[in-house]
Amino acid sequence: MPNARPKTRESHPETARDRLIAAAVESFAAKGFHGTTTRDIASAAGMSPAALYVHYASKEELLYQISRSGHDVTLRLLREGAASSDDPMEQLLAAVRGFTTYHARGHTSARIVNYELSALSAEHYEEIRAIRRTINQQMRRIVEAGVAAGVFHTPNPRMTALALLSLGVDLARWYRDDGEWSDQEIADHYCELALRIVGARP
Amino acid sequence: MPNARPKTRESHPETARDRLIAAAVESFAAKGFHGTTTRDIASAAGMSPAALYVHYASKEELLYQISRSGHDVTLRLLREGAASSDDPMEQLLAAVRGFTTYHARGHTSARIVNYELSALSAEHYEEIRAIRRTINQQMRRIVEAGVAAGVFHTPNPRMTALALLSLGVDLARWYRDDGEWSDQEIADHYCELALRIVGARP
DNA sequence: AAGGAGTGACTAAGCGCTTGCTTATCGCTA
DNA sequence: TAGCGATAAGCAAGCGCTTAGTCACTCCTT
Repeated sequence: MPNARPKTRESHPETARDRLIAAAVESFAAKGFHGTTTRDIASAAGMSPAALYVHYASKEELLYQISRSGHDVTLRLLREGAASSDDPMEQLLAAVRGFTTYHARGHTSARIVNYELSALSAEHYEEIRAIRRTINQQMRRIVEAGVAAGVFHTPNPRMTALALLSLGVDLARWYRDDGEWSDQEIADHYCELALRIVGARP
Repeated sequence: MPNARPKTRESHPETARDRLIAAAVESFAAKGFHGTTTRDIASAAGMSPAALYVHYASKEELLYQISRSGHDVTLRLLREGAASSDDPMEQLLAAVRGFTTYHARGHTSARIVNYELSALSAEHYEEIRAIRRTINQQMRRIVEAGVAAGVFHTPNPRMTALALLSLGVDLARWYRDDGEWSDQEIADHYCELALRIVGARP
């Protein structure tokens, strides 16, 4: 069984669920959750309006799935960065590179992840907020570890960590696929900026 | 005539137009343009739904007025920063302090200014985009002037200017009025970060 | 034969905005 | 200064339309 699938089998290389998610990501990013109709999503996925409800219970569930998996990826990137080395500077560089690259390359879904929180249901919103707190914590720990080790120099590690996250998050807002820099170039530059921000070279 | 008024006289200290703008700012910031109904706005301003149209032609016009004046203020702050001194470092500090303070203290309207562009009409969107380009230019000029004068050190002034703007813009996203830092403290810290980012102390 | 994927027609609710009207306030005339 | 016409602000009601979501049904694969 070289290609085991979870429970049901589907013949298409891209499942209907995936196509709906992809269509929702594009629409939500371009026009916002409330600016997007279920017909926008369904027709972009090549289906009738009713087909959406075969696969998802509501428009909000689509948003939740997108938001949830985006946040999971983001947290994983930071954790992998922190676990990549014992040296805080290496940890910071790995975390910033992962975070930055994700927000540039995946700017479409990253916009939803960061700007559509208020459209989530109350329960989902709380769940996502908890992940976001963990994300902030993770970045803060890296900065604090560097300060404790004497390799970083900043008077306010907590605010500095937020500033580092801000750089990445806002990238999703202004990054364009046809822009003048690749996500690689941006990540390189942002790694340099991160070192300056934490005062790695006093 | 100790209190001359433009054309018509109104008895209220805060005009109906102003109350509608204030209500729209709150609603748009909290739920987005498309998530806000004209009834939300009108009732928050203490009026019937129809009264909105006595003062504004459409819901979009409210958004445009908010966006336009927010962008005008932002550009003015950067220009005042650039004009405040001949020393690029002083210019940078004044610009960053103004920009940061505005995005913290005025985070509610700043959210609309930065995140609701796609809800504008095509004509208004183009008009606003032009202002945004000028804003980017202004910050870039300050950084380039510093590099030319040999007091800043960065391999990519254009991207560095965008990063400086990103810090301020994203502040509007995460800043809370009841947060642990005042806008004053944040501005101080962000001025220090700005100096590090542009490499003012090599 | 069975069951999931997908559909067209539908509904109830809510949307932006308009209409027809009342009220309050002003400048002007007598 | 009393009364009048003009004008703008405001409201109750509601119009025409769009929305998210439903349902009875038909395909299609196994």
